[in-house]
Amino acid sequence: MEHAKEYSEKQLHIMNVAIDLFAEKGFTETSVRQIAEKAEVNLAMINYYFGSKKELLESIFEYQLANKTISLEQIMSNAALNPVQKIEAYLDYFIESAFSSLKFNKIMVKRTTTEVDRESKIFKLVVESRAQYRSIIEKVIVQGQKEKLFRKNIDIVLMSAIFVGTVNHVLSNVPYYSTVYHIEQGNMKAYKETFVKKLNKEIKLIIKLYLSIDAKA
Amino acid sequence: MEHAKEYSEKQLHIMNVAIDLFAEKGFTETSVRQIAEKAEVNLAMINYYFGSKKELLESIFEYQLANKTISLEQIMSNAALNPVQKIEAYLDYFIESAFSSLKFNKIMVKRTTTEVDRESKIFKLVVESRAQYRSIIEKVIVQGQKEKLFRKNIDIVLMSAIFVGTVNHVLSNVPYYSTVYHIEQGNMKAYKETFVKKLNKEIKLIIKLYLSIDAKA
Amino acid sequence: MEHAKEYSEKQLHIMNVAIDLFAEKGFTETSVRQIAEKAEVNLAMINYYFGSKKELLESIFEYQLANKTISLEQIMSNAALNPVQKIEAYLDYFIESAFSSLKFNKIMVKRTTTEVDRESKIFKLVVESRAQYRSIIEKVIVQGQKEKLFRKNIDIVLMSAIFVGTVNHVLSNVPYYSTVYHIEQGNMKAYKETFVKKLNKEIKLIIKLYLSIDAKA
Amino acid sequence: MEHAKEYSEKQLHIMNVAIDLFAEKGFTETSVRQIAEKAEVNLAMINYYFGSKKELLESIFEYQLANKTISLEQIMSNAALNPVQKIEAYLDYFIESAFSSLKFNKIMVKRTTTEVDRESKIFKLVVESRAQYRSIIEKVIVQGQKEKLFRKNIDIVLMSAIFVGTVNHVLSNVPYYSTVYHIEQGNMKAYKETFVKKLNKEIKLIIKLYLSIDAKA
DNA sequence: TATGAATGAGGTTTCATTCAT
DNA sequence: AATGAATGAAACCTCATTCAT
Repeated sequence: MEHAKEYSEKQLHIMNVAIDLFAEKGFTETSVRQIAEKAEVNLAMINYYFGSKKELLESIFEYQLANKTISLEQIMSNAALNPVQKIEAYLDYFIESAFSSLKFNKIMVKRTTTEVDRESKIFKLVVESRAQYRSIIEKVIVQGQKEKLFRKNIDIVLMSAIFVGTVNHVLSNVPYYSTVYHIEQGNMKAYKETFVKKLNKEIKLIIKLYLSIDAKA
Repeated sequence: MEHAKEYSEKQLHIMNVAIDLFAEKGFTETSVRQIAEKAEVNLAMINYYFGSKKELLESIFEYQLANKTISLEQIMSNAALNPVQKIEAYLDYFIESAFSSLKFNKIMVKRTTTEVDRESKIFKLVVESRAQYRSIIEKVIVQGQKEKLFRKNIDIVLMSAIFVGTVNHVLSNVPYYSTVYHIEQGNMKAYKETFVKKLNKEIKLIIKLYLSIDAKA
Repeated sequence: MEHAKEYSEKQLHIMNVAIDLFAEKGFTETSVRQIAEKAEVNLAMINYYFGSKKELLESIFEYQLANKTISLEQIMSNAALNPVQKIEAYLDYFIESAFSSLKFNKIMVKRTTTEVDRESKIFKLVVESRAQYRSIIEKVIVQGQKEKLFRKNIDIVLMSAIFVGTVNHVLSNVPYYSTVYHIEQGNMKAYKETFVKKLNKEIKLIIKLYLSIDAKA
Repeated sequence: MEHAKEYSEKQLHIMNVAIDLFAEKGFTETSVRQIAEKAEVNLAMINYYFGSKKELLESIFEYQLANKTISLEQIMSNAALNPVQKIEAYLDYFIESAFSSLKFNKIMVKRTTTEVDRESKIFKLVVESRAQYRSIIEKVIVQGQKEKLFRKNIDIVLMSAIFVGTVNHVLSNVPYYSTVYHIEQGNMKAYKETFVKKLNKEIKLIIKLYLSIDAKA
């Protein structure tokens, strides 16, 4: 793995401002000028630091995706947990992590929908990141299968698609679900307390049902 | 409901070309000139027909979302089907319909992620469309609960989020899942045969497990 | 040969304004905005017409070089002239033609000095144009050799280099030679009357000496 | 004459790198950043050393043109040579000198074509340099005329224009003449051996013919 | 209905130069 | 002497839209 790039306070500030704007308005719809103004930074500095608007986005992906899996791996290596508990911990981590970087998550959803070029840096970063996630859960499932807790013939990609798709959907459509659930617009705390909490519970339930021995019966 | 607008052959042609381009490159990334060129239509005519680029997009949503639920409602009113079968028919329809209008679906995923203004026409159209879908499944579930086939306390919004999120995710990330499954790029038939078919089966399984009496046990 | 492109009055006007500016300040040093302002044309029109600044330059070359050789060929086909007179007519034409399109000529000198990419459109256009000129004079020289008026072993490329180099040099360094000859700055008529006229006479003399039988003696 | 400025190794290095780039791409097309990078020097140092990009160019001219005529003067003062031999030595020197500083020569051709302001430092430097060259050859020609080797009424400026124009043309259009003569791109040795050598011979021949008594006959 | 021309705003990027250390 | 950061201006180009016919 490459050595993680180091960023100055100012650079990180620019990246965070960019995340906000990209999440809110979209990549193309956000101008570099807007980022500069909101970050209170000279326009030319952004190109000076990142090279181009596109490279700024790539830096954001690189930075956000780096080391995401490391702390997860630590959680999973906790010997005290049995496979079922590990699955629960995994889902807790996944949802919490997506929620805490909500805006970047939204950008990622948009981008993976647009990024069609398999050779693009972003496509590769996302593929790699997801592969890391998959390999972690795979180990747990194999262990659970050995212990006869989980059934055979589990398609991990598809199973991942279910919770990745669901969680991303819910976190990318806050205005929509706020409307449906009559949650005050922009009140993320309430959103989390009511909807995300419920989501967490139900997704766990579903995944456990899905893995359980009798699923096919 | 408003009376559905009538469109000429030419207008429909423009809309279809626009769907292709919007799906492939995104709304902002597609220029009106590109649409005009690909549709072999004079540039100025597009504004003449639709008023503006944004209104063209709105027309597309209006047209694509209109009458979607009607045929579904017919399926569901089939008295010969029991609630479980109805749920299966519903999911079949949902997946098939999303797959057959794959490109519009992709646009919709992108847009609902971007469209933040609750007063925007597109936001309202999507909210309304989803509400119709929900009301249809709600009836089935209530019926299933009466017949003690389904458990109590089912959150339909969340349940919908699960399959809407999953299906949209899978259909909006064709390049990604093609890569993961080693499906030839652009071979949609193979994609459907291998991945979407499996998805259909598993989603049904999951939803049925989720609705079943013992889910909470 | 390709069919010559047709240009509207307005397009020709833009091209002429561009020639003036490119000759005076250079290609890179001239901004499209300056051209637009001097031509009293909307900035975007220039890209609308020509595609880009570079393509504008290419159009200028294409237009200026087209049909240049045709009228020369007519002069040379005049049966009444003997080879020596044809050489003189050739040189008259060459100098007069370079002088009458003085500014374009200057651009061409600059560009051929810069244009290093053998695959560039402009490089190819100039190579082709010069080849046409050469083929015309070659015929005359061969004829003169048959008639024992000119010596054998004449390198046409090098001979061309002599008058092309000299004429271009003189016409591209008007300020310099005006200074040396104390000709009023910008008085092109005087420049032509005194310096170019003399150049014409001497170049003819030199070329004739160079071609003559005794040259090597 | 001003006392020649002294330059450090580092400054000379920068100037040489700048010559390469200016010759290859042009003055405006070369950025100070590129010079800094290629010279492996801090960007700000270039302004620190030379004041500005333009002054860097002026320094190059100053340095390159200084003392050029001195060694020529020494050659010409060789009492053993007769006027005809001196003309030959002059031309040898001129061509050799232009060839050995090929890149600066190319810059000079470009610049004298662009530099229109008679008050500019570069314009003045070039005028002065050329005047020195002229004064040297003038003496030889006057001597030759006294010895009845050369004809009367020789326009030295025009005669200079012929070989300056020709030599500069040939040396500034290497890609073009390489193409015409099928010389491998960038093979300067071959270029010199075949084309420049021939040019040397023919130019001498021409100038001698031009100066000879019978020229007007 | 249809079209080629036209417009003004705004996009990203690059540049030469200077500042602060 | 040397440097990395910073700056403001200006470059080219593209866009959605409208005008005139």
